[in-house]
Amino acid sequence: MDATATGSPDHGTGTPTDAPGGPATRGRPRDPGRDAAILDAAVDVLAEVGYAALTMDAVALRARAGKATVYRRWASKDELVLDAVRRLEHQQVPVDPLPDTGSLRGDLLALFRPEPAEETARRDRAAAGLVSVLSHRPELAGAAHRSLVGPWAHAHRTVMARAVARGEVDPGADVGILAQVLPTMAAYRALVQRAPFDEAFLLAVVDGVLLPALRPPAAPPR
Amino acid sequence: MDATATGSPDHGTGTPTDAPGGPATRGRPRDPGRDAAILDAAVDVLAEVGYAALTMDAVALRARAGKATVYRRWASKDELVLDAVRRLEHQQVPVDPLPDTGSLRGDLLALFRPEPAEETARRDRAAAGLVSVLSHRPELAGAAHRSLVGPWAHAHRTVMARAVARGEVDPGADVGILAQVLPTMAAYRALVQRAPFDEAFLLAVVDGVLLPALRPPAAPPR
Amino acid sequence: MDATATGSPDHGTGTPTDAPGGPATRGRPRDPGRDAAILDAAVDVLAEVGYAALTMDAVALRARAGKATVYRRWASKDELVLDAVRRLEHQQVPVDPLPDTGSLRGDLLALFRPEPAEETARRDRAAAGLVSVLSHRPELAGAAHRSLVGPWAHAHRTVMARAVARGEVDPGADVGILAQVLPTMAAYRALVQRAPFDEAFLLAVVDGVLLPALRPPAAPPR
Amino acid sequence: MDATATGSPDHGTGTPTDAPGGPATRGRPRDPGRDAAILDAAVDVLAEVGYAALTMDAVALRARAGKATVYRRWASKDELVLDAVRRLEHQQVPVDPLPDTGSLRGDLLALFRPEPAEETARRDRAAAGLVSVLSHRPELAGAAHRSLVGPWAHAHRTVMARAVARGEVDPGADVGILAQVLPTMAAYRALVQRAPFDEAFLLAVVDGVLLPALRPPAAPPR
DNA sequence: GCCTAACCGAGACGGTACGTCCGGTCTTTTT
DNA sequence: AAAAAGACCGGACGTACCGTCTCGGTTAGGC
Repeated sequence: MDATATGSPDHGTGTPTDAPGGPATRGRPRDPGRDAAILDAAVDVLAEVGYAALTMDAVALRARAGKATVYRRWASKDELVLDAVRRLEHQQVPVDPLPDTGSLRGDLLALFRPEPAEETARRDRAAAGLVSVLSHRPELAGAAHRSLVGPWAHAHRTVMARAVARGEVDPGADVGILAQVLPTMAAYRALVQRAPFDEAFLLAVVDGVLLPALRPPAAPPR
Repeated sequence: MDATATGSPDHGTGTPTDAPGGPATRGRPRDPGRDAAILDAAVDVLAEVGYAALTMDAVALRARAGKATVYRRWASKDELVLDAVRRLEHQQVPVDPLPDTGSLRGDLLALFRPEPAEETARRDRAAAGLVSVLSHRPELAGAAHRSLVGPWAHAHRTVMARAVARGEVDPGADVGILAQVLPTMAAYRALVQRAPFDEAFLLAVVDGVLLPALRPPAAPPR
Repeated sequence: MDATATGSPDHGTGTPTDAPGGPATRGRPRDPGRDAAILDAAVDVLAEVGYAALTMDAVALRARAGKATVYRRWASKDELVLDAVRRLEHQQVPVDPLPDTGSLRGDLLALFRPEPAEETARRDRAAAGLVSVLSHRPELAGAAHRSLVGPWAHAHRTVMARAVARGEVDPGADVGILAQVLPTMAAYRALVQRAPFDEAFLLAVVDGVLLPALRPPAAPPR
Repeated sequence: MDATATGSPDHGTGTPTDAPGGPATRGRPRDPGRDAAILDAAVDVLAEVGYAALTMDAVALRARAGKATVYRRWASKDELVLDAVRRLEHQQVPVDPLPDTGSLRGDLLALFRPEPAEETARRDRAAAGLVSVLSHRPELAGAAHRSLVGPWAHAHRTVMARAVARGEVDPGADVGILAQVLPTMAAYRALVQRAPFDEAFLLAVVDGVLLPALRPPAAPPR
C-alpha cells in the first residue's frame, strides 16, 4: 500500500498468483538497472528545467529508455517526480550516525551539515518539483511530509530525549512538538519561501526557540 | 518591473498625461470591469477544480470573455492564477483589530479565529493553486511568503512585544524568530502537509513551544 | 439589389427617412475619399499576400482607416475583396471604344490588348482572391461571372453581329454561345488554371474554334 | 518534392531497405488505415459544410483521430482538403469505356452521362473546396486543372480523331483546341459560375460551336 | 537447445490545453 | 454623425505533452 501510495517503482515480483508454490516468474525479468537510470535522468531533468518543463519524453530520452519502460514502473509523471525528489532528499539526511557531542546545543548544530552550493541548487529545483506534485496530488502530501521532515524530526526527538535523560533539559518539555519545529520551519523555507537554510537561521531557531523552551524550569537556589 | 514580476494586469499604456503634446489615450480604453470579472472567474474555477484542471477556456467562458481579453491582461495561466490567489489571500486580513485579552496566552489563542468551513475549503483549494504557481515561477516565492505569513508574523510580534512591556515574559527573548514559529508551521501545514490547522495543534505549539520559550527566567519556586 | 448582392459600397445617401421633403442629411457626411483609399489598400494587400493572408486589419492599417470605417461600407471581407477584384478587372476591359477593323478576325484580335507584365501579376493574385470569395459565398458567383465575362461576351456578341450584318459569316450561327467561348476559356485560364492568357492561346481559339464555326456554309459555286 | 507539392500524406522515412546497414524502420509504424479514415472524414465534412466551415477538429473527431495524427500526415488544412478533393475527383473516371455511337454528335452527347443527383451535390461541394484550395495555394493550380479537365479533354480528342478518320469532319480542324472547349467551359460553369451543367448548355456548345467548327469545308448545296 | 512470455527502444496514437490570430462588433475621443 | 483607434467575443489554428498501444527485436526462464 505504501509503495503504491508513494509512487515507488512497482517491482513486479508480486504477480497475481503470489501464493506459495507458484511464483512462476515467466518471461524476461525487469532490468533493475533501468530503475536507477530513469530516476537519475528524472533528477537531472528536474534540476535543469524544473517541474513545469519536465516532460516524460525528455526523461525517457535522457535515460535512453522507451516511454513504456518508464510507465511500467511509475504510473504517472507525478509519481516519478515524487520518487526523484525523494532520492535527492534521502541521500543527505545525515542522521544515520547520530551525532553525540555531549550537549544538546552541540547535537542540534551538528545535525546541520552544510552542503556544497551545487547541491543546494539541485535541491532547490527538486523542491519546486515536489511542491508541484503535491498541488496535483494532495493525497501524496502525507507521504511526502513523512519522508521529508520525518527523519529529521525523529533525529531531533532522539537528541532531545538524550538531553532529557542527561538531566540537561526540562523533563516536562513537550518533545513531540519541539522536535518538529526546526524541521518544519526548514522545510517551509526550502519548499515555499525559497530562502537559503543558512547557519544564521539555524542559530536563531536553536538559541531563540528550542533551547529557551527546553531549559530547566529555574534552578531551586534563587 | 512590478507588474511583470507579480503578474498583475498590465493596464494600458501610461497615464492620460503621458508627455507634453503626447497622443493621449486613443482608441477604446480597457474595460476595468473585465479585470474583476476574469479574476473572479479564475478564483471560482480554481476553487472548484483546482490548479491542475483549471483551463483558460473555462475561465474565459465563465467570465463571458474572449481568450484574447484574458491574454491581453495576463501573459499566461500562471500569472492569472497567481493574481487570483493573491486576491483570495488579500481579502482576508487576519487580524484587523488586534485582540487584547490581558495575557499572552489569551492573545495568541484569540489570534486564531475559526472561520466558516466553507471559507476554509475555499482557502485550501487556493493554497493548492498558490503552491503550484510557486513551482512554476520560483521567483515569486518571496512575495507569496510575505503575503501569506507576513501579516500573521507581524501580529504575533506585536502581541509578544506587549507581553514583554507588561513584564509578563522574558525581556531577552528573541521575539523576531519566535513570532515566526506559529505562522510558519501553520503555513507549512496548509500548503505542504495538507493537515487541518486545528485547535490541538495550536495548543501544542503555544503551550509546548512559545510560552516555554518566553517564560521569565526566574520563575518563583513552584 | 445589385449593390447589395455584389458588395459594392453602400453609399449612405439613403437614410431611413428618404421620403420626399425630408432628405435631412444630418451629421457628418461620409468622406467619399475613404472608399477609394480602402479599395486601393485592399487591392494592394490582395496583390501582395493573396486572399488567404489578407486581413481586414491590414487593409484598414494601410488605408489609415479604422475597421469600423471599412465595415460601414462593406459588410464582410468577401464583399470587400469582391469589389477590389472588380476594380482590378474593370479598369482594363478595352471594349469602351469597340474596335472596328473591318474584318471579324481583326476585331476579335484587337479586343485583346497585351498588358504590362506587372499588371498581369497583380491580376493573378486578384484572381486567386476572387476564386476564394466564390468558394465562401456561392451566391456571389453569378454577379462575379456577369461582371467578369459579361462585358467581354457582350463585346464579342457585338463584333459577331456586325460580321453577320456584313454578310461575312454564317447568318445562322449561334452567336449567343459563340460569344461566350473565348471570354469563358480566358476566365478559366486566369482563375483556375493560372496559365498565361497569351497570344498563342488567343490565336488558337480564334482560328481553330470561332472562325471555323462562323464561316459561311460553303459557297454555292463549287 | 512531389509529396510536398501535392500534399499527399508523408509516409514514413524511406523504404525498408534504406541503406546497407541502415537502421531500418524503428518504432511503431504508421497505421495506413488512419490515412483513409481521415481522408474519408475530410471528404464527408467538406461535402456537408463546405471548405470555409471545415474544421480540423471536426475532421479529427469524425475520424476518431487525434489532431496530432492528422498533422503528422498533412501539414495544414489546405493540404488535407486538397487531398480530399483529389480523392473525390479521382474516383470518378468519366469515360472508361469510350462511347462509340457511329456519329461525332452521338459520341459527344454520350460522353455526358447524367449522374445521380446525390453524387452531383457531393461533387459540387467538393468543387467549392477545390477552388478554395487553389486560392490558398496557386502553385497547385496546374495539377488540379490536369486532374479535372485533362481526362475529359483527352476523351474529346479521341472521339474527334475518330470522326476525322471516318471522314466525317474537316481533317484540317484544330482538334487540339476544340477538344478543350467543352471541358473547359463545363469546368468554368461548375467551379466559378456555379450554374448547372445541364443538357441545354451541352447541346448549345455541341451544336453551336463544336459541330459547326468541325463540319467539312465543302458541304453539298443545301 | 528450443519455446515462450515478458521485457526493451522507438514512436504512433487519442485526447486535451495552450497561446496566437482573425472576423465582425462595440466603445472611446476627436473632428 | 463620421472618423481613427483599439478593446471586445467567439472560435479555429497548429503545437506540445500525457498516458496508452503497437511495432521489431532481445533476453531470460521452463521444457
